[in-house]
Amino acid sequence: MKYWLMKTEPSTYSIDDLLAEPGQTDHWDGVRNYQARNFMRDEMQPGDKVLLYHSGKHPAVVGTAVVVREGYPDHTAWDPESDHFDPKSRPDTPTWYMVDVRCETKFTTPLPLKHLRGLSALSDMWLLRRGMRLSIQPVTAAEYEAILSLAESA
DNA sequence: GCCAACGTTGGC
DNA sequence: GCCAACGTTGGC
Repeated sequence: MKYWLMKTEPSTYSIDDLLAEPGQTDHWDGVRNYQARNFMRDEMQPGDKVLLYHSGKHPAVVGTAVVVREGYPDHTAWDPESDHFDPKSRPDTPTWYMVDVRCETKFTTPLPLKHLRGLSALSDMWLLRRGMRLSIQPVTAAEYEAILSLAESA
């Protein structure tokens, strides 16, 4: 089982939007970065655990989710009406992929990014690296557990 | 609003 | 294949 962090801009799509879906489950569409695509297409599996992260005005880890469907083509890429339309992606040769995730927990208090900095348990976390913009990031089991502990004690 | 860090585009 | 220009992300 692997662990991940998935970023979202809450004014576009927040943890509350995910919770509002039937079964608290939705597809994670719109990722248009090849490295992030590769993680979803090639590595993410049902059962993998996910930290949900809000970027923007109040950057914070806000809850957890679980992957419930492995990577499959992101159909929004070939929808001309979609904000994420990409004419290079074709149904027979899809460029972009997504997974389905189910929200597991929403933290009672978001765990702000600034509270994570400087913690030795998280010193190697991708999220805290300078200039790290990748929207799908691998997380270690130890980092995942550390985040959960912080969330519970917050 | 600023700006650093990246990714992409396109001329050559 | 190189690299300058440009657009985007996202923290501050």
